[in-house]
Amino acid sequence: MARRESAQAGQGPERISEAEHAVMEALWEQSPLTASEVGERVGDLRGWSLATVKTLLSRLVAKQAVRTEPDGKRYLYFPAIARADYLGSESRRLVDRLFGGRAAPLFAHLAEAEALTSEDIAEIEALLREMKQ
Amino acid sequence: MARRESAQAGQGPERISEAEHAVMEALWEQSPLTASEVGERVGDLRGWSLATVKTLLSRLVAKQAVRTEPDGKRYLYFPAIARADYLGSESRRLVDRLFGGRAAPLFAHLAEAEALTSEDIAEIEALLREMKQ
DNA sequence: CATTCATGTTTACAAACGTAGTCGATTACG
DNA sequence: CGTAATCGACTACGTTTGTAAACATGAATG
Repeated sequence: MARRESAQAGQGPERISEAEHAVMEALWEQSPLTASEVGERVGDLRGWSLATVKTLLSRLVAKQAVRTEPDGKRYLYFPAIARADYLGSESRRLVDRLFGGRAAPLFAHLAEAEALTSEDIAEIEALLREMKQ
Repeated sequence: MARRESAQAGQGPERISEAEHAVMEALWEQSPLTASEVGERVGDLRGWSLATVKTLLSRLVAKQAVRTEPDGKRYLYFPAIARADYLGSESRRLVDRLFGGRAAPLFAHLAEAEALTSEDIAEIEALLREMKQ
């Protein structure tokens, strides 16, 4: 089925779907967690059954985005990729796909859509000042 | 299956997939185009058959992202949504999903990942100056 | 020890997606 | 006019995703 990791090198960062991402967020916030703990956190607020959460966890393990450690008869789940890396690559994807890889047009859009709060602006100014040195 | 558009209101902006987006880009760059013209532009550079492009166009029409006008025995295809709107909503989605709706952390990530060129920075500064007034 | 509970694994299934072939109608060309 | 090229519509098919049930197994509990 056209695996991309079948060949040599391998662990290409297998895309994480939106539902899977919600599970990742739970694990990034705290880890390790058991499946039912993830269920409590994510399932409840998204209206998912425990079964669904278990499926998502398995898929994340298969994608090597989550790692497990046995703990008696069950597993403890850990994130296997860093949140920062994930955010970085997803942001980059968007910027590449929609803005030709340039961040400025993205900002222009956010600004125009009034998606920038005044705190955002202040923070960005601060960042810019920092970068200047 | 929890369709979100099943209920009353309806024409929620039906997500555009990545492949479909490539077709939209062609139409945004120039329109109207015939199916084969889209094929020439998009298909060639993505390695798609004309059949594939035709499928994508139909799906976009179904999603009301593309509009047609008959021209003899064929159709002329027009974008039915503005590129700016699309960019805006996609950017917003990302910012909401990954950064809690705040643009500053996104900026910080791009900055950290060195995804910002010096022109980007200059442009962003200019934007900020503009917004201040 | 028998039964229930918790847990991971397997299987399911519809919708969306990527990718494309086929078919019927129409047009254009020789 | 007959035939080839064109075009949209319909059909197809494997994969990924969202969502979950069924099952097997081992642990806990009465």
